[in-house]
Amino acid sequence: MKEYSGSLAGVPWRGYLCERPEDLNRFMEWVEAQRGTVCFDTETQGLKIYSTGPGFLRLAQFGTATEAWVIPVELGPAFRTAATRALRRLPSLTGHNVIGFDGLVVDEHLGVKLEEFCPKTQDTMITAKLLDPRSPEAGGMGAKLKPHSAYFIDPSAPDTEEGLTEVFRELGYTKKSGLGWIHIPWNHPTYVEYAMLDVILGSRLLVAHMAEIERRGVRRALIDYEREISRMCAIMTRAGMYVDDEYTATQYGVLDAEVSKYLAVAERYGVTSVNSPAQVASALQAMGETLTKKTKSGKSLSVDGSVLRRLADVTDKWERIGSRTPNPLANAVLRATRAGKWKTTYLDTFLHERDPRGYIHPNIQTLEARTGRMSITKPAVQTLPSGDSMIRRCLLAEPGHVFVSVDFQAVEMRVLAALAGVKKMKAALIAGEDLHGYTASLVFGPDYTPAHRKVAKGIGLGKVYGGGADHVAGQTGAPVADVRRAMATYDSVYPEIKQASNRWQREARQQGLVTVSATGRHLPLDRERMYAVVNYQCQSAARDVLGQALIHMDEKGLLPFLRLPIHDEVLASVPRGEAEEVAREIERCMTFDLMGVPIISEAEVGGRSWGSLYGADF
DNA sequence: CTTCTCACG
DNA sequence: ACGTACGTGAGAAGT
Repeated sequence: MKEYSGSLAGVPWRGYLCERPEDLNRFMEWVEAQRGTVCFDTETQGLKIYSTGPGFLRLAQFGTATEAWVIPVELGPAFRTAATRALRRLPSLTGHNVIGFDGLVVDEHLGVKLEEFCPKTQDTMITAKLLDPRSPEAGGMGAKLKPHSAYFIDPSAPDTEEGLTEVFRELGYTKKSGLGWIHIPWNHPTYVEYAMLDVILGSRLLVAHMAEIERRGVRRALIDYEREISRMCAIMTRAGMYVDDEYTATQYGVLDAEVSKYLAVAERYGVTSVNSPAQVASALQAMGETLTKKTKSGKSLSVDGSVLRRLADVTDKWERIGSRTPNPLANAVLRATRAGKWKTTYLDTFLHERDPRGYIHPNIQTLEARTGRMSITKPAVQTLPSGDSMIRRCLLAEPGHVFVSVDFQAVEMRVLAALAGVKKMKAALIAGEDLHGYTASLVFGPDYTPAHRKVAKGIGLGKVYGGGADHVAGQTGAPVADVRRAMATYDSVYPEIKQASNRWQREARQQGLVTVSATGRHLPLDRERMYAVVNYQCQSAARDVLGQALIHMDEKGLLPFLRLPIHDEVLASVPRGEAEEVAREIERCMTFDLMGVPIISEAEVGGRSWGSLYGADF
């Protein structure tokens, strides 16, 4: 046994590194004596839980506010058994991102399943996000352990992540290679000390977060609710999705050929890098085109898709417009960049993220956006192209299964109607009217045209996003003056939207620029964009409508079928013979009343590939 | 690291 | 006083 000690915020701590099997006896005695919440953390060979061999889990750490134990699982079966038994015996656990990462690690590498682990585990990532959901870039604290330790425990607490990176550098490993996490000796003093500090800090952080949540009046029920969401999403990550490698390789070749073909065309016009906006802009000007649109920063001429499509005379669905002679360079740049992006961003990631069984395990961050929305990375399966089935066809349901996708119908508009109490909108939704058609009839009269309906829909979306007439006009193609007039009528028909916006803004100012969502989330606003409160309220409540639906699905035993949450949709892998029945059950879980407004959903049953739901045959 | 672009809801 | 499109992840180029 090697002993460590130190002090945080003036309170001393002691740490114990179990070096020999006999050291584990004292650890197990300590485990048996624990009655309170113990912080758990792991050190691993990186982040690829499913693609690394049995040596992936290196250290398992357990700690209270003043005491830490490090179990080097890699030393052999006795250590492994001790860590496993501790996880099973300890009555209450906590940790930082412990459900989304360490829980998956012990599920896969120690056989302590998420179903057993999660119900007794708190996660300080959740409390951190409930206190401030903003990233550092957005002016928040972020959710990393370091800023939280510094703010809530001890400003001089070491940055263990940064500190280890430094140690790795001294040992000759670059940060990017990740080799430090694999090769640093299990008993390296800094590695061990920081492993201990992480659980001591994590243990103290839970107490500090709970006190702060109480102090600020953040709704406590959100903590347990978010833990359930986090557990369900971890179970979806564990299930993963199968990659059709044969099909993926074929499409890789198709896209490669497309890239080569159009790179050659671009080169004829002097463009050697189609991803260089500066090169593309000057080459287009040399061909006699006039560019007027500026980029967001105003520093350069924009050559984004909308500009290039106009020059190439194609719509966003590649249909000829017929308003001019297509510019061949614009066409080549569009085609080459799209094919290149699809190849590298999607196909490459599918192949690289695959585990030995051929499955990807998308990482679901359950509280990532500042509105509480989820995000998914590695791969970013929320953002696969939807206008073409090519990319989604790479992903398959389980053998013998088909994909079922269930969408909420216009959920953000319904949430707006509910939260803002928009009388006529609510009445129309209760009556089962086509909302945008109904709005068009109010704004343009009973003889409204499809173009009128499109404008009405655009204005509705503009209200949810806080957009103005210029943007709605740009999106719908209607003249700005017409849109302006229609928006004025819209406001008089649905006056409660503006009233709610004013009320939310006033209340947010009283709360220190924080708006409280319908479910009790505290969402900080930016002083110069207070109008965004309407969007924050709608987006955040819509996220919780999905969260509530997920809870319904778990209660009905549907969780094993679920694969992904996608904002207003869930994707499920279901045995072919039960697909229709399960689709209807998921629909029911996604159907309920929100403050007098019906929230409804619609299921689609596809084939084995995800692409089958996007126009492909299988 | 920032800027630009593009994929999604 | 007035009006403001919202939220993400990811890759390539260039500083």
